[in-house]
Amino acid sequence: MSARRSELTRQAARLFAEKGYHGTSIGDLAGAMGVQKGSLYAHMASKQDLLYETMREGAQAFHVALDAVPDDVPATEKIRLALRAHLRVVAEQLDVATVFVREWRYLEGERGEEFVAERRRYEERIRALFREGRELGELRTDLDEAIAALLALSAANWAYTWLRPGRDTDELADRFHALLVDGMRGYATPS
Amino acid sequence: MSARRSELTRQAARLFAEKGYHGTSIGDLAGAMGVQKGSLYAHMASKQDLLYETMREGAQAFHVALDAVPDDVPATEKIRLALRAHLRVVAEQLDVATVFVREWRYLEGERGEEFVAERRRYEERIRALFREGRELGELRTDLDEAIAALLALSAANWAYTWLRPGRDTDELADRFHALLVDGMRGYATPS
DNA sequence: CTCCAAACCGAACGATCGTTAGGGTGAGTA
DNA sequence: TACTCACCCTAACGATCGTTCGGTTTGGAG
Repeated sequence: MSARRSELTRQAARLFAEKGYHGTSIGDLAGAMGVQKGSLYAHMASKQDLLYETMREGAQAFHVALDAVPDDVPATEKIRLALRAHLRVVAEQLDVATVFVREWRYLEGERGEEFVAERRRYEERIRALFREGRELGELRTDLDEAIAALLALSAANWAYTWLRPGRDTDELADRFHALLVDGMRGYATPS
Repeated sequence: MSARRSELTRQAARLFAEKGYHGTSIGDLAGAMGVQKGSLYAHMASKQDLLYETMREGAQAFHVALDAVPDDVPATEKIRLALRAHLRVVAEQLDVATVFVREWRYLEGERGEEFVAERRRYEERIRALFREGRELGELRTDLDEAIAALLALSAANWAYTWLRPGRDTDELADRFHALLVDGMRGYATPS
């Protein structure tokens, strides 16, 4: 992929995140590239393609980050690292993550279904961590893994609205993790 | 407000939630009303007004629901009831809540700032509950109320993506609450 | 010097956008 | 019967939308 093309993808993610997919015109894109709008079609086939590509980029980033969580640690530790991984992707690729979470629904046809499948797969990977934690006795035996994963994923998916790069993202993830695991009441196990 | 006008507001919330503000045309709205698009301007001044009105409706619903939380109960109980109140608004007015959370940023001019102020006020009310819980000794003394509120609000704000009316919303809210307060590890206080 | 390929221009396409204006309908009221 | 008022239609407005296309510029390879 040419340098010009990847620059276009970057600008598209930025503008889609800022003004929304339907709120961003080809003219806006062209302006950001310093070019007449017709010229963009040398690099892309359609506006939809830019959205699709951003979605793919986001999906890959989240999966790759999750892949880096080691297998041979306790489940609660995996959950902590998974939270870190997710928030780091959001912080480092804020535009892509924003489009991934908020603008995906404007994907047309089977690309929309592809996204849904992709996200379901990611959510299932997260759910498995909580299930493992319960089955291995690290988490309470009456834990509903679906509810637990939903709570964690809610925090993760909402992060794009408030996370700002530059802050200590890892520490934030750890605080979320501590809250989720030990609760707010204060009967945490001494560490 | 005439019956026709409030029907228009309802349809607008529905379509904005389904297809997004910029993805919904006046023609779409007219079609949903069974009317030519020019006819809509007998009931409204502009498309923006419909978005604004939906936002106001959402803001009021959330605040009113929170007002119903009694003063004379423990803070953790207030938090439980606040979660119930929030999720109930989302479930019962899913379209309005969706627009409120996802489409507000297309409000132009000072109406956008008005929304931000409104939401900040709501978030502060939630934060106060966690602060109260810590200061009264119900929650751990080292609790960061900002982080705790952020976690709870993330779950609440993300709910529009998965909550479906008809299920037992109150029970879901209680499960979230139990998870937040007692954690997942399993050292909950016996009830 | 020639040639190629990438990149861009400039003009235009048909479609659709949000909005306006003027006239028409039918039910209710005096 | 005369009048009002809410409601709707039809037609059109200028603007902007995403996209197409033939021609031009540019820099490096042969």
